[in-house]
Order: sequence, then C-alpha cells, then structure tokens
Amino acid sequence: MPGSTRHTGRRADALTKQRIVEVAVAILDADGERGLNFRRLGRELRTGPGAIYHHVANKDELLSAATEVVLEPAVTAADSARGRDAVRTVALAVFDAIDAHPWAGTHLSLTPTHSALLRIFECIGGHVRTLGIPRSAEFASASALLNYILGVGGQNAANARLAPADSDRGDFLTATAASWADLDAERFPFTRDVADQLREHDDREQFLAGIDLILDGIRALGAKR
Amino acid sequence: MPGSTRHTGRRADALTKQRIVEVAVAILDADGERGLNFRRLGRELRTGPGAIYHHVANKDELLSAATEVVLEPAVTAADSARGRDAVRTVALAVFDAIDAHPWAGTHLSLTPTHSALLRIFECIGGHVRTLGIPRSAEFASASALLNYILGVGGQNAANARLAPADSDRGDFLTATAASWADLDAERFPFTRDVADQLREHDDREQFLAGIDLILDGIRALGAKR
DNA sequence: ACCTGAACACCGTTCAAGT
DNA sequence: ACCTGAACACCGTTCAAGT
Repeated sequence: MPGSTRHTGRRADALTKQRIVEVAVAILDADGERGLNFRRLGRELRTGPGAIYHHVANKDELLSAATEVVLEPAVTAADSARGRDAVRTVALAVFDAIDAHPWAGTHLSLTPTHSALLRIFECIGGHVRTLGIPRSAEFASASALLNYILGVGGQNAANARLAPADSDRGDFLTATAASWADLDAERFPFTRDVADQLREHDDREQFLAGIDLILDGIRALGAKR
Repeated sequence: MPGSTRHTGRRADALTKQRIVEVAVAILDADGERGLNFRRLGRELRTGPGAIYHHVANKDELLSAATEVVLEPAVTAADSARGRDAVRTVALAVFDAIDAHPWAGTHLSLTPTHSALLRIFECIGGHVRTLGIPRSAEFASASALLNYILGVGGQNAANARLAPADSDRGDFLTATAASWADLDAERFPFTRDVADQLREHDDREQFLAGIDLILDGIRALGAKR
C-alpha cells in the first residue's frame, strides 16, 4: 500500500510545510485572511494548532509562503520576460495573481521585503535599462512602476474584501457609480462625470493603461537627452 | 471654575469622539497600530474599554477617524490646489501626511472608500481635465495617479514598520543597499547596480519623480490627439 | 524528532449594573 | 444618557507530555 506506515509518533500523511501552505492557500481563497487561523488549519490537517509551528515560524511566515505560491506565475514571468513587452507581461502576471488571490495583494503591500518583489523589480529594471534613459533615473523609474503595481494590487485586494467573491461584482460597480453620480455637483464635478466610465471600465485594461502612462513618461526621459 | 461639575454620572472631562480620536492618534504615532487597543485607550482616557463604544462603532471607524485627522492637510490641499502644480501639491501633502503617520498609509491602502480619497481623487481629476486628453482617458489617468500615490504610501508605511521611528533610518538604508550589492550578479544585475542609488536617494524626491512620469505620460496622450 | 492539545496572553466587543 | 468594568469569544503562540 503506498504511503502506509506503522502507528509511530509520526503521521502517515506527514505534516510538511508544503501541505500546510497548500491548505492555507485554500482557506485564504475561500474565506480571505479573516478565515485563516491556526485552529482551523489544524482541524483541516487533522492535528492540533501547535503542530503547525514545527514547520512555520508564525502566521506571517505562513502568509508569505502562501503569497510566494500564488505569485509563482508572476515570478516566472519576471525571470523570463524579455523585450519591449517585458514590463507589461510581468505587471499583468502580478495583476492576475492578485485578482485571483486578493489576500496576496494585501500581504505584498504590507511586506516590501517579500522575495518575489525583488525578482519582479529586477525584471522591471532590466527592461527600463534598455530604454536609454540617464543612469540616475533608472532606479526612480523602476520604483515608480513597482509602486504603481503594488498600489493597484492593494486597491484590488481591498475592493475584493468589500465585494466578496460570491457577490455580483457588476452590482457593486453599479452601486458605486450611482453614488458617484449623486455627489454634490459643485464640489465633485469630475467624479460625477466619470461615474459612467467607472461603471463600464475594465480593471485589467485600466491597470495596463496606467503602466503605459508610466512607460511613456520614462521614454520621454530618454528622448530629452 | 471653568469645567467644574457635580459628580453625576457624566464626567467633568466628558468623553467625546474628538478626544478619543486625539488620544488614538497619539498612541498610533508613538507605537503604531500594534500599540492601539481599547484597554490602553480606556486607561489613557481614565475610563473602561466599553465607554469608547458610545462614541465610535468599532476599531475600524476609530482608525478611519484618526486617518481623517492626520490627512486633513492633504484634503485641504486637494480642495484648494489649482493650476499646473495641483497634482504635485496634493500628492506631496498625502506623502508628507503618511510619512509623519505611517499607520494612516496602511489604513488608506486597506480602505479605498475612505472619504479623504474621494476629495483627493476629485482634485487630481480636475487637474487631469485641464490637460486636454480624450474624455475616455480621464478616468484611467486620474486612477493611475491615485493608485501610485497609495502604492507609495503603503510601501512607506511598511518600511516605517520595518525600521521603527527610533532606529536610524540611514543605517536601515545602508544595510538594505549592502544586501542588494551582495546579490547574485547573474540573476540580479540591475538591482546590484542601483544599490548605490538606493543608499543616496531621497524618498520624497523620488516620489515626485514618479508623479512627473505619470503626468508626462498623460500629457503625451493629449499631444497624440 | 515530531505531534498533541491544553493553557497563556491578549484583544475586540458586549452587556448588566451603576449614576 | 452615559459610563463602568467584568465577561465572552476568538486567536496567536507556547510548552509539558506523549509517541
């Protein structure tokens, strides 16, 4: 029988960091960060809460490891994307990962030292370097792109918390757009006017438009030289 | 005697939402979000934790009110900034508020519905509207600016948590720069190279450089018409 | 060495009892 | 009407006892 063992202290389905993180990701995807705790994790892994600590140092490390798992496609994109679309490719990969796993966006926004960010930053920087801008502007340009990506990611994550996965996202947008259209005409003329655009916009497309604005701004630095 | 009262059920120094929020801001500034709890708040206000709930609905509302207070200069800037520097003015006001009160950056990143953001968005949008870009691009452009501002704010807040107020910020930057310079030369050529720039960069200046990149990108949209 | 789960510390929130 | 603080529910984390 595969996996059969005697009943020693160890379990047949040995607890590993990988299994713990997998279950954590499933809980996070189902119920968000609020749904994840060591008692529930223990229950789903058929053990006590203390056992988890033999494999992860604390909840923060667990969240980081879970974030690493769901950001894997983005990091892979970062390691291999080349050419003029490299930034758009990796940016979209990050966007999609956070869209599918909003809790990861929150964690990344709160954890600028996360190792995935370093590889994404490197990818962005490598591309920025091909644009022929002054050396002194490279760091700021790459940082601007990463900060924008994290900003959108954080907002997306927050919006996902407001409009839970099971609720209708269209209803949520419609309600927000309606409240914008109702704002005081004197104080909020712009916001009132763009209420329609909010209703019909595509998050992903708009995210890319922002990336393109920054890339255009960076290219303009090169042209000025 | 001013303020003297008999010892009825009410207190001489009546509990008000304003006083509660003031004390909360002081605690948050001193010890961050981790330092704020209802027991401590009660102690400093010479009452029990339950009394707070007569004036604020819960901790989230308390954090929002505290954020509102420290973002007041930014919101004022948003309501009055005019002309070509309007976006830079309001962006810097937000930056400075979060720099002085990092916990507010975290809360804003997590709360896209915060009323202060609406006024900042309106200010940004009003300026974007003067740039002569297609109507269809206005919403995305204003959103890009706000998302960038919130992204930087969130990162700043996270960095402040990593390098507490009392520690030397120069040491922190030096240590991070050193770790970047030590990265694998094959996999992280860009990050290694910009380690020096990290060491010497000015956060505020770099933040503005990013705002300018986006504004340049937006202006390019107008030129294309 | 790894697992177990009771216990500890801490915190948001509620509520019955007070004035 | 507002205040008080004990109590409840919940959770991260530790640790003595097990195998």
